[in-house]
Parts: sequence; C-alpha cells; structure tokens
Amino acid sequence: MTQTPTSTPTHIARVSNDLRLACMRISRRVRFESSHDIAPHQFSVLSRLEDAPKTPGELAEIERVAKPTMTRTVGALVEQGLVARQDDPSDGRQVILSITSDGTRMLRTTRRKRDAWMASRVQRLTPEEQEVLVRATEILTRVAAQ
Amino acid sequence: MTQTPTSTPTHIARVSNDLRLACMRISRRVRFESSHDIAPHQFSVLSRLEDAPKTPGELAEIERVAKPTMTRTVGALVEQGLVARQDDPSDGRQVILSITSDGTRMLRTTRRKRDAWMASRVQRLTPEEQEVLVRATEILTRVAAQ
DNA sequence: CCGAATCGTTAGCCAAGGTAATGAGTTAGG
DNA sequence: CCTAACTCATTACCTTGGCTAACGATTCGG
Repeated sequence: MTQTPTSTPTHIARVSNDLRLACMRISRRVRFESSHDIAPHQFSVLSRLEDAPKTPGELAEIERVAKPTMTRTVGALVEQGLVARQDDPSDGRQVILSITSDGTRMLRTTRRKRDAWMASRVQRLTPEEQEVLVRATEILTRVAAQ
Repeated sequence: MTQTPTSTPTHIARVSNDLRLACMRISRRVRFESSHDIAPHQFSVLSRLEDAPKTPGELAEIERVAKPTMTRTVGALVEQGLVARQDDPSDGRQVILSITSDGTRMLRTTRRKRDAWMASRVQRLTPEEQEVLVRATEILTRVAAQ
C-alpha cells in the first residue's frame, strides 16, 4: 500500500471531525466528573500564577477576559487564601499577584483528581493502544499549541 | 523489546496527564476560535434533537441540567426558529421538541467551521502522524464513551 | 508641571446556572 | 369513580461570571 488514504481530503475531514468530537467529549467529562472544589476559571488563573507572579491585567489578557472580570476572579481567589496580592513597589498603579502554598496544594489535588479519571481509563487499554496514545499525545500537544 | 514501558504506573500517569491536557486545550481552542453564532449549550441541545425528538425533561437529564434551565434554553432555540414545540397527543403534561430545517442548517454550518479549524491543522501533519491520529481517534472515542 | 495614557476597581447590565413553588395532567388506591 | 399522590413543564427569584462605561490613582511625555 503505497497510497496513504489518510491524506485524501475526505479522510482528513473525517478524522478531524471524529478527533475533535472525541477531544471535546473527554474534556467535557473530565470537567464534569472530577474536581468540583474550584471553579474552572479560578483553576485556570491559579495555573497561570504557578509559573510566575503576574498583574491582574496580564492575567486578563492571557485568559482573554475583560479586566473587571479578572478583578472579581482574583478577588475570590484572594478570599479563599489561594492567591496573595501585593503592591508593585516600582509602579503604584499595579498589583502583583502570586500563588500561595494553599493555592499550590489546591492545584495539586485538583490535578490528581482529573488525572485519576483519565488514568483509570488509559489503564484498561492494551499496551498497543497505550503506545498509540503516547504518540498521539505528542502530536496533539503540538496541534493545540499552534 | 518485550517489556512495554508504557504500561508502568508512572508512564500511564504521564500520558494520562499530557493527553488530558492536550484534549482540553484543543477543545478550548475549537470553542474559542470558531462558531460564535450559537451558544455552546444551545448547540449541544440542538445536536441531541438531531437524532430524535425529545421532551424538555429528557434533554435536561441528558445535558445534566435542571429542568428550568432547559426550559429557558429550549425557549431561546424556539424563538430563533431552530426548534419546534408541539403538544404530546398521548400525555397532556409533556411537550415534544424537534429540530427544524433551520436548526439542521445551523448545525451543519457550525460543524463545518469547527472542523475547518481542526482540519487545517491535521492537514499540515505528515501522513505517518495522520495515521497515528486515525488510530488514536478510534481509541479516544471509546474512552470518551466509557 | 500639566495633559494624556495606563492600571485596577466600582457600578450596573445580561446570560445561564441553580432551588422552591405552582398549575396542569396523569395514575393508583380505596 | 374519585380523590390523593405523583409527574411534567413552567414561573419566580437568587447567584455567578461574563461584559461595557465610568472613575480615581498613578505614571509618563511634551
């Protein structure tokens, strides 16, 4: 078989549709069936702060949300003790937000729950199927980053 | 190599995490970057009606949403002419909802946009990578359905 | 040094989730 | 066969997380 049927427009359309649906369904079920301790947008913001402290404005831009929305989200996280707010010494208009140790702990436990959902399913697959997923994961990660 | 490193607990945890993240990122980008014509929950309900007519109660259960919420979602779809409401002749309490031709058309165009996003990225991959995704799609679809 | 820009916040609106209560219709038991 | 209990959809009202507009505080540029 020198011809690769995968590359024809029809087959690309087919796998694109099926793959998209599968990703969306998995994403949906992970969100639904694990980690109701923290709201999705709060989790997302907390993850961003894990890498490095950021200002509310930066977070708003990263999360593609209006600044007042981020003010409220950050406010909720500060109230829960997951994020700390401090004044920027070099610019009085700005505020620096950083994750607290409680915040880090929250991320860790939430991720554990989400991974558990996925892992319990991956575990049931054959080694061959798992190997396909390993290769696909690398490809999908690149695709998502484009 | 008789040993399959993929099957060790550590590797399963690793691929589960990475795969979950990749699926969530792709899902997120598909929703963000295509089809702003219809709200996500409306799209989802419309898809359910594509298979067969259903009552609001059935839809609420399928979508895991409270009944009053579904009443409102359905109301919006009826107002847009995407769904038709008719009384159940055999049970006066119930209502039968079915998709209209406009609704079907809306589904088709929205899916085209979402698929286009995915297809444009799949197209850039090598035939080998595409073949991995074809196999992965079948596996992921099963995983999502579990 | 004063006007313009920037940053975060407040105020107020809308959409979509929830619960509690209600009204119409069906079903089951006495 | 008729009434009590149940079921289905809806209405009323609350909460949350999006948005824009407007506003104080601060910084920057001419």
